[in-house]
Amino acid sequence: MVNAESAVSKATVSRMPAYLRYLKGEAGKGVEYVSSAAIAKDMGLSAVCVRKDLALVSSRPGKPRFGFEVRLLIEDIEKFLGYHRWTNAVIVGAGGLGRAILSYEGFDNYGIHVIAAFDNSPAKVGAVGGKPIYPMERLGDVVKRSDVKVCILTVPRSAAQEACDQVISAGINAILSFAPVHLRVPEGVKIKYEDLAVSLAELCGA
Amino acid sequence: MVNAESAVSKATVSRMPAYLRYLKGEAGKGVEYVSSAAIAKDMGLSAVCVRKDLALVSSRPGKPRFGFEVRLLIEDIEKFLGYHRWTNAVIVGAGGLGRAILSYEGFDNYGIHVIAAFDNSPAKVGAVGGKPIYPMERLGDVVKRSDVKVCILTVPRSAAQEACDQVISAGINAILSFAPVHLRVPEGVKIKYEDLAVSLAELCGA
DNA sequence: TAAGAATCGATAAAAAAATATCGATAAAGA
DNA sequence: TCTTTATCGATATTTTTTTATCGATTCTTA
Repeated sequence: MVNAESAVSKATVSRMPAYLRYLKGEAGKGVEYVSSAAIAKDMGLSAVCVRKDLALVSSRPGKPRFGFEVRLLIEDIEKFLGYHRWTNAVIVGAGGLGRAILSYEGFDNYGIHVIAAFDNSPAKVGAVGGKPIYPMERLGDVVKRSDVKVCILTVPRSAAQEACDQVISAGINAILSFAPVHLRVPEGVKIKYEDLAVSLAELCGA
Repeated sequence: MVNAESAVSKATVSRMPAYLRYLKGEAGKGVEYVSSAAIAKDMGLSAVCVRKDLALVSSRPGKPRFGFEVRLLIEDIEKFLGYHRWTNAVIVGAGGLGRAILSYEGFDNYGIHVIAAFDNSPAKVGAVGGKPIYPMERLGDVVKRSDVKVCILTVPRSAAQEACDQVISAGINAILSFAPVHLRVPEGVKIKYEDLAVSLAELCGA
């Protein structure tokens, strides 16, 4: 309630990327306007919820009888989420998953620049998809020179805590970990777990 | 409110995998008992929240002055989440990401069995990490024979909708998609998006 | 130009979730 | 044995989030 950003609920923020994905799909089909009811139906939400969410981020109100302007809404959401500011990221762990992510196509749309990968094993050093893979020793340098803010951790479970510590001491304080283990991090370091198995299990059970 | 399961809130359910990951870590270190306060501190939650969550799934109450028995709690959570029932899954799209997931180590702990991958391109057919990669034509057969319940979709963005349709017509009705596009699915089919870029962006912004 | 339909936004109500408080319990140590 | 301390579980409160309702707006069309 202190500033404008915290007035938007967490739940709303977490739905924004889904709106964005949906709206980009519609825009790609040439749709210019879309109503809250239509969005709600396609995305499995209530229309009221959609309206309330969009009202919080849209720079122009929706038009009665038409709905929201798709292109404008996309811009507003991207601005709201900060996707216009570029953030540099690196990958630590150049195994199968790390290399796959290194050549993943989707990051550029979200203001994220994956600039390189790092690995302990000299055998992995080289490049994939035009992006370099360096030995771990160079992590600190690259982080400082390129102002890297985020790390994607794709090392095996057993190496995760050690790699995590190295990443933090290199100056990174936001980590997205694919290793299915709880990592100990000092206060102030943000960590998020991307557990494929959990995602899948939720899907089965829900 | 009708049955026991729906009496547990969604928010609680969504925290369970995190508890599990944490508790397994503690168990690995030889810890036998853990208090709600300790869990809360390590995981960044409130102790009351932890107690309330655990009370809902634990078969035996926590002991005053000791806390909860780690091993028992792990069992209870796994039982609650249904990780003791095995579910068969397949991967559709055997590019870098698909192959990486095919050899991912973490699924077995969560009752998920990834049995094979499928791809349109004949060049991709073969095997990775002891698991077969079949041509798409065989998808229907395998789904029926092995009672496959879930599909992990790792095809490029442009092929996603078509692959999605094929998967559904093969009889699968739960999809975890890595393609950063909104997919149209008929009523009754569950879909979940695993957007790496979004996860990363949330981490930066939060 | 006026009636009608579809949609929005704002306010209000309901539901869900998180947090606080407090008595009860069981182990530890005097 | 008795007191102290750490911890739990239950009830109550507050906060957050979702859903419902309704008047206002604006385009369409007769």
